[in-house]
Amino acid sequence: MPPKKRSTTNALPAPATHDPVGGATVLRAGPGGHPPRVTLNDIAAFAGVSRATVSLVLRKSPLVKDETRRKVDAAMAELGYVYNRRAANLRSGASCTLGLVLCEIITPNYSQLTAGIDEVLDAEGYVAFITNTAEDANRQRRVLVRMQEHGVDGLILVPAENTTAEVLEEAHCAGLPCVMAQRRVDGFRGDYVGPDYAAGMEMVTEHLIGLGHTHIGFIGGVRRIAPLSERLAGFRRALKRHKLKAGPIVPCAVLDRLSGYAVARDLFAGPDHPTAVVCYNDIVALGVMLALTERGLEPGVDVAVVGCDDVTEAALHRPALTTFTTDPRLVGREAARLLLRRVAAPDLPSEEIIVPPRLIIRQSCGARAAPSLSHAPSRPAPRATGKGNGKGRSTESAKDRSRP
Amino acid sequence: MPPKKRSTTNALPAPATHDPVGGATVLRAGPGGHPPRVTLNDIAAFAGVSRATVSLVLRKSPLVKDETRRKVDAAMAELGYVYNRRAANLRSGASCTLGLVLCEIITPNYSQLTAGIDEVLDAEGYVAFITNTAEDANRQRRVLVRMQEHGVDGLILVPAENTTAEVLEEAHCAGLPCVMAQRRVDGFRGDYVGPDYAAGMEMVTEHLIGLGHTHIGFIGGVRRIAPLSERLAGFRRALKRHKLKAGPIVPCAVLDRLSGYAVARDLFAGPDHPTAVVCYNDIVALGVMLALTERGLEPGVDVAVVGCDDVTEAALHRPALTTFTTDPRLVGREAARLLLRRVAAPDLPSEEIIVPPRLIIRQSCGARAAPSLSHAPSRPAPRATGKGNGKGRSTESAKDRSRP
DNA sequence: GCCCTGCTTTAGATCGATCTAATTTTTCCG
DNA sequence: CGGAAAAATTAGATCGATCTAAAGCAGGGC
Repeated sequence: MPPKKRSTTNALPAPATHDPVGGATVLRAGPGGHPPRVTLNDIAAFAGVSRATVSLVLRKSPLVKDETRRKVDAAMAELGYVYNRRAANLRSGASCTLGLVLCEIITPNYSQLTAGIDEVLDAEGYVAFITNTAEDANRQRRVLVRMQEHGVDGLILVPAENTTAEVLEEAHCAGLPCVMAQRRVDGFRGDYVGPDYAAGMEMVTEHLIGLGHTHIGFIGGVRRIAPLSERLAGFRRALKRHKLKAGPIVPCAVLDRLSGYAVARDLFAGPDHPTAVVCYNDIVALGVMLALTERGLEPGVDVAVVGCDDVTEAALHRPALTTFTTDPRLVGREAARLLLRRVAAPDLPSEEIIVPPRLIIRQSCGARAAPSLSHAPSRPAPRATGKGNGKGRSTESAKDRSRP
Repeated sequence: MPPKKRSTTNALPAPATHDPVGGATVLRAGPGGHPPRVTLNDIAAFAGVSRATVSLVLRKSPLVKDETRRKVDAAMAELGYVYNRRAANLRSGASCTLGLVLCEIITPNYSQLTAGIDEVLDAEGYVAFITNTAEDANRQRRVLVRMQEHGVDGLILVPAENTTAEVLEEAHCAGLPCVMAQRRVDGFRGDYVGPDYAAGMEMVTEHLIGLGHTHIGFIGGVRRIAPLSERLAGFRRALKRHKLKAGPIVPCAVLDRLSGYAVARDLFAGPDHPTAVVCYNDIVALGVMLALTERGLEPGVDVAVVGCDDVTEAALHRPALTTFTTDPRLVGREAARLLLRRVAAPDLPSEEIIVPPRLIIRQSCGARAAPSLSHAPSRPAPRATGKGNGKGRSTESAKDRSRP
């Protein structure tokens, strides 16, 4: 069935413009059929003052007399004036515009990041361009340049795989304030905001050790991406502290449920398997649990499984997945704040903001905890600077929402 | 634990600029500490031609001699020129910029929509501003105005609840090309792209009737949002065709899992309950299934449950949820294409594009179907115009991916 | 040599705001 | 009332591109 199309007339009405000379109301056709824009000159003529005065009113200067201000405000309301920020920016520099370049747009993780960024930008009067690179280096270069052509004041970047400092410099990013989120780019001068994967991994591993496990494996992770080594470091740190040897460490080619499943099928084929596995992330962990079930092993009873990220499904799966949050929304907020600071002061030393993880104990690790219906609470806008929630543990119960 | 901050020097290097007079390389400080921008004039001076000629080269005009073109290209490469689209737009009108205003940013549905839009815009050289209104009318008005201040050529809008034509007109949207996605605004002159909820609901209801059900209820939906009546219409149409009476119809205040759960708990308390329920969407359906399990009723065996949207969890839940896709990515692509057409020709009649639903039969309806590991296949970029996939049914098996 | 044609190039106005450096108006006080 | 200081307003340059209209420069025909 082809999509239905229905047509009705859609003649966009050209707004009425006051003619400064004759005092008549006329309809002007803009270039290319675009609706004519009311400008400062129109307002000035209508209010009987100069363009400069109108500009002062716009910028809420204390220089203008109240009476004049009222006249001008009235004129703007009357003519339906819309401020032209592009023209203003051309003269004055900053554009109140940022670029958000994501390696992937559909993952909940990045939606949360985007939401956090948007929250801060909205409050500060900024707007962000968004683009997806889909992990494609060419596409990334293209959109980076395009955003600069549009005059963004800075960039928030979740770099695509294999992004190097040279790649970014070649895209003219060297002179522009840049904040990397969640993935670092070695050797590139810029700021970084991301979760503390190492600490989180250390935390979940420590938790497993506390439950008595001594034979603990690690599943998942693509070798070439930086986050893997960071996570493995945390995993090994916890083991080392307790003088334990690491069990099998099995990266996989792709980070999806299927590959976690495939790896676990092999790993748990024989009798001599680990009693607990730490997974690269929750998605992999879900695949692992499926494989366990198929092998007749009950996750959370026969084998403990833990993940990373606290995706929505982690709470909904049975058994619910023990994991730690990487709080992408908070990462987003911090990244946006940092970028705005950087835009205001480009020469200050660069920063790194590491958002502390929070352990979420559910059933898949075998610890006793009340089963819960749903998702981790999205607390009202906590700042990363908040103290005491760093090594926090929680067994949660809250609600999650969804819209049509 | 407060977030760790680490500082290193971050002096953004001011790009080297060729001084057109002395031939020396100097460092200029831009206003507000911003890096100085290389302009057409710089290129012109360096290449020994006029600004107008450089402009012609930029726009690939056939008027310039090849030799001149090469000289200019070399100069641009040498000086690291970045095109200033804002300045260009100020003169020439269109900005190659669109606004995307979403009522909610974190739902997978809207991420998919965004991805679809981005896909088309990237190919066409456009960029989109994104903002979240979080269903807040004030915030929506604010961002609508802000986007117009930035000079977008058009808007794609998933309107917040209670958005009326007056609200949009008050935000100066009347003169701007606007495409509504997924939610209509009655009385507002603009285009619409959305899924065919009515047909989808009719399809799933029809499917239940085909399985022998005669006592079918409807759960969920917020009264004041347009999509509810559309869905109910489809539900009723199928029943009417088979001369069946509708079972209980129970909207709920909020569209989350919990409220679906609560409604279903009550509905299935007594013995005289429906044998099948159609749910407003998948999220509600998941809550309903949870309630059924608690009541000792097995979803897909004792009571058939169907949803709408085909969210990721629908495939992952046990029993997997029978539902229909509303293909938000395709809706996004179609919306972007339509908006670009509208920008190019604002006076053409307005259009409505209805994306056909696809029925996905899994276990929760009680039909026999092979259990599958994961999510519906995301086929490569089908156009809504494709024929024959309208009333399509599928029992699927594929993979889903996730990235760190 | 002169004019015409076709190919290239360019000077200067323009888009809609800001910003600087006045200029004009008002206020205040001796 | 004169004149300085303070308050309010404004003309005109400017940002970096596009666009128009015209100019420069070949070569060809008379």
